[in-house]
Amino acid sequence: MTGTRERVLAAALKLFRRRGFDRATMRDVAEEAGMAVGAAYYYFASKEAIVLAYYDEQQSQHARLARAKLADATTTRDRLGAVFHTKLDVLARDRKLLGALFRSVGDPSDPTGPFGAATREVRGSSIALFGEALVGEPLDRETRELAAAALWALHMALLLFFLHDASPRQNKTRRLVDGTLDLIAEVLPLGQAIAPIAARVAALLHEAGTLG
Amino acid sequence: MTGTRERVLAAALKLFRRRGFDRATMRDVAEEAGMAVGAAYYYFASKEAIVLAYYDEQQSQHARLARAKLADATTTRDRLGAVFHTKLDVLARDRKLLGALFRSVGDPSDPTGPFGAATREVRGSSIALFGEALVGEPLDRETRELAAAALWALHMALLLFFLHDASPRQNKTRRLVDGTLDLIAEVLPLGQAIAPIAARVAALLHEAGTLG
DNA sequence: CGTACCATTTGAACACGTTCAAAAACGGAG
DNA sequence: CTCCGTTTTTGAACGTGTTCAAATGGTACG
Repeated sequence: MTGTRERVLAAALKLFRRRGFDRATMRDVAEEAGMAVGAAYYYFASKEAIVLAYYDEQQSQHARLARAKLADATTTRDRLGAVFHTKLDVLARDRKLLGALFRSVGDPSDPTGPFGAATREVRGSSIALFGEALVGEPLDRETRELAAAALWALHMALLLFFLHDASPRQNKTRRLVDGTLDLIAEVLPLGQAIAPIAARVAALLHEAGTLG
Repeated sequence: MTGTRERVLAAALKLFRRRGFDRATMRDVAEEAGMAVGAAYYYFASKEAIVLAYYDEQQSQHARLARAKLADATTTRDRLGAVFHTKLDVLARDRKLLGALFRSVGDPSDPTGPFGAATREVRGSSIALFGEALVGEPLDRETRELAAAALWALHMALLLFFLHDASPRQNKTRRLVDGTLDLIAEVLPLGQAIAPIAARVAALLHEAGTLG
């Protein structure tokens, strides 16, 4: 009783993971799923759209895993670590897929990119998740949202590093994440001392954010 | 007496600028240059390789323009402004081309990406240029190089913003650049006060840098 | 001039993502 | 069961980037 759509998605992910996005053709995917190419296109507008479906799924998994760990974390540092590291856990097997998502990052006319319209909802969920890591910080709503968006942007940059990271099990990325979060955690409690600079950063982010 | 290679490059850039990278086909390019498709491929390994040639050219222009302005700038803030803004000046007409460069950013196996092997030389020149903006700062060689690389990374992020920026003449990006540089310029002279944090950032960047 | 050799150019052919008219399968009404 | 409209599936065909064997052009040497 599993639908055709699910068969396509499963076959595609299987081949994408094994061979990479480019080297698995839509004809291969259709054959693996036991149907003609046209049938796959009946359910997915494009090859890239299949990756978007994965993107959705991945986000749900990340939210689930992250919240489980967030419940046990007490410090902001631990909370940030939970959200960042579970993300890497979820994506660990799928670095080849991740690359396909970045492909349209530089094309404003393509809604499919990480900043595009087609990914708005997932992006919003992801940003919100980073916001949950900040529940312990005394921030007003607007500042919290800005900070969450900034953490999301940071995590995107780290993902870029992640998928270029050839070290075993991407240990370099893990250490980089920890180092970065340690730094953030140390700067945060400085509070009023860094308030003027924080305000400047916030103002910049705010104006920049009005782009999308 | 202009060679075939130049004719291809000129025709390609003309069409890429007018129609965008995707909507100009290699057949169009060859026709515009007055030859068969195969001839174009004799000089450029791929469509994307044409953009890399542009990337080279653009870097030379940027270096020339930036150095002209650097000569007149006295403060670090002005020097940074010179390097960042001349970059945008050079690319102002070519945002559509810029997007093609980002296409392979997420594919570690593609030497053609912004972090790839094929662009190492241009990337090095560009980083060095950002280093020249720091001549007024009392930094040892290693720290200067790290800072230059960090500025380069910042400029890449700003370019991403730039090519998504739909505001007239990309004024939003201009303001964002100025705001960011003001902030950097204000933080820099704090000197010893921020030394511990600066060292932490430097250590992170250093470890991260050993990736490529 | 003729011949051998290399650089250049040609255009048909290939593999790919994608489209679409037609065929098949389905499901409710009579 | 038959009919008819809808949903789903098929596979040939299109446009694209790219390849490559063959044709062409040029140059040095006898």
